Amino acid sequence: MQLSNTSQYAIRILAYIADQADSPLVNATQLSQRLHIPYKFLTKIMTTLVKKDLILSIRGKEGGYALKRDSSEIMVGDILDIFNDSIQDEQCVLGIGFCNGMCKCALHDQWMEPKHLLQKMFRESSLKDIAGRGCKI
Amino acid sequence: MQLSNTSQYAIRILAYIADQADSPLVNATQLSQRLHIPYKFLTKIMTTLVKKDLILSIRGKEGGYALKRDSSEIMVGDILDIFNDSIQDEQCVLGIGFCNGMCKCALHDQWMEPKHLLQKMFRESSLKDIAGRGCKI
DNA sequence: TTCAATTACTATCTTAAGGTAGTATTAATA
DNA sequence: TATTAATACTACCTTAAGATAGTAATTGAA
Ligand code: SF4
Ligand code: SF4
Repeated sequence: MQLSNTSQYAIRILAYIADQADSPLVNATQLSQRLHIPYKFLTKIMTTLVKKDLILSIRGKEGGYALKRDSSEIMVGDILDIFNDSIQDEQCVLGIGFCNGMCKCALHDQWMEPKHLLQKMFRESSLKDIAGRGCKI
Repeated sequence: MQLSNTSQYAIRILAYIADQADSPLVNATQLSQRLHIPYKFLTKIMTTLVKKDLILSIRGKEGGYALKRDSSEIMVGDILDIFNDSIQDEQCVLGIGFCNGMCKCALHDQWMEPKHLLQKMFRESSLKDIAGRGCKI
């Protein structure tokens, strides 16, 4: 009952970059050191984020990374989607989920409310909302 | 954002046994076949449940498994606890969770409500609640 | 007392996530 | 143009969950 390591890293990376809005580019070495994420693993994640159009990368000397959109327009849900960590509408709490509406266990209806709250939270929270409070995650 | 395979299996196994209250013992072969859980993996899980005192086992011919307590007294949360799949009070949505109360991201407070709903649901739902509706999970 | 049916134990294999290593490519600047 | 600092690519290693295999221990019944 937890996000993958990779998703957690991605969120922290993006939040960090969002928070550095003054400095145009942030490089992998800095991200790795400040966020304590293994350098090589971090660059792998960055490449994914570049391909998914969340991050702009500049290669070569003086290069680095920047957000491709405004931090208020990148939602936590967008990040979770990339790493297959978001909550699907049909997803069963237990992960079993081949029960139909006709025949549901006692958890089925109880799961609706927290599920919708979580989906809404992920869908409506932007990087701007989780960064920029002076302390890093 | 999902329970482990093992937890899912354990819940389904226990719910199945709860549903067979008429037949005193259920054996591993039957459980494996009816629930489509690999036999050897299932017996490994059963041994854990026996050690954790949720299941009573009888070895030898005519042996099998039975619930050790009434199905209304075994909670889903008890099962999740065994396989380290329950939601801890201090657990952060993102799994990051080294932020203190002084300095919280926008998700921190929003997570409280769904978290409490889920914890309550797991704590208060028994095997009896999820089994015995005529259809198996 | 032997056999067959059952659970328990120990060791190993497989898979996917997480992580590492080395090299290629790119681009600013001396 | 050569150097250097950066990202990108490809391949591999590690770890833990998931799954399998073989054998031992237990027990009811022929
Ligand atoms: S009825 Fe229960 S097990 Fe089936 S999909 Fe709904 S929550 Fe999951
Ligand atoms: S502030 Fe945000 S990142 Fe930190 S523990 Fe709370 S929810 Fe998690």
